[in-house]
Amino acid sequence: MIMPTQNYEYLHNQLLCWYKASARELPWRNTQDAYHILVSEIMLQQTQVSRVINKYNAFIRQFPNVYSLAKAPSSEVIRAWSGMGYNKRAVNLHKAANIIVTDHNGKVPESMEALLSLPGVGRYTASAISNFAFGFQLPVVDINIKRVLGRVDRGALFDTDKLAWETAKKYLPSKEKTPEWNQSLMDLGAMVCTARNPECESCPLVLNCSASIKFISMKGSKETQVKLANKKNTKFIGSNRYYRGRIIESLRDTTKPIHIDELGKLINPNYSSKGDALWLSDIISGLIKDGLINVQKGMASLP
DNA sequence: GAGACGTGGAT
DNA sequence: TATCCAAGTCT
Repeated sequence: MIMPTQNYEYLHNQLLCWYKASARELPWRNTQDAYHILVSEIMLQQTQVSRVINKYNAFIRQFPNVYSLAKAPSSEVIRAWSGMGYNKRAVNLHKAANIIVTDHNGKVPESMEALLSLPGVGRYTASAISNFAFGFQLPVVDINIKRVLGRVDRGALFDTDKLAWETAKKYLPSKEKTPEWNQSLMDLGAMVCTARNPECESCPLVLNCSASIKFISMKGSKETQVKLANKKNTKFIGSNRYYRGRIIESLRDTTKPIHIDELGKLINPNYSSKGDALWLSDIISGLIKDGLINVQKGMASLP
């Protein structure tokens, strides 16, 4: 069922009212510091809120401002990133801090163009900083908002990001409400309008939602599970990606450089310096290229 | 535009 | 136990 027309005012009131009562208490929501918001947004890329909270607090204690982050050695930032995954984000954030100090007088830039030029900052992150830190009236589309608005507006996931962003813009409230609006959509997606079992019964947007009838009718039946997009599932253990993680993990544990062959044995008990050297050197090359490790005379360490 | 890029909790 | 999933970005 597609909504013929949407009652935006009612919808805005419903969600913002729900948010007032149900918002998650998150540390980066208690700050106006654009640098702190930048840190949180980079950490939150493809990473659950629950796992970011503690890391964020520790990171901000260790690097309270952009200058302290910029002047720290890359290795320290990579260590602080432990447990977060996507380690290149740590390198990018460190580079971004240096660019902010060098090119922007230590202030996170406000223009979209300047934000997008920072390494690791794409459309989502730039918009999030622009809206949350500086109050510009911009939509934000993360996986939550993409799912929530897809269901509300058309009863199904968007086929393209372009359509998702256009729709998010269409649903925007007044400028002063926009930051809370974006946050509330994300909270709703994380807590109620979830990927697998949306709780339409407790959703403030049921009456506006093109998907609610379908989901509610599915509840009693065997088809409780929401049909999910088909994704390729390749084995993770044993993948390149897996071993990259093991190498970084090994190097985090020590300040002393480790010989490549020793590293091979550390990450894989069956490693043979004869047969596996090429395989390992390919992975090492990738890590060097990403700025995640240094290798000198066969000895590897964090940069 | 498809694939690479981590990690660990939830189901 | 295996698969899904997560405040995306870059090439």
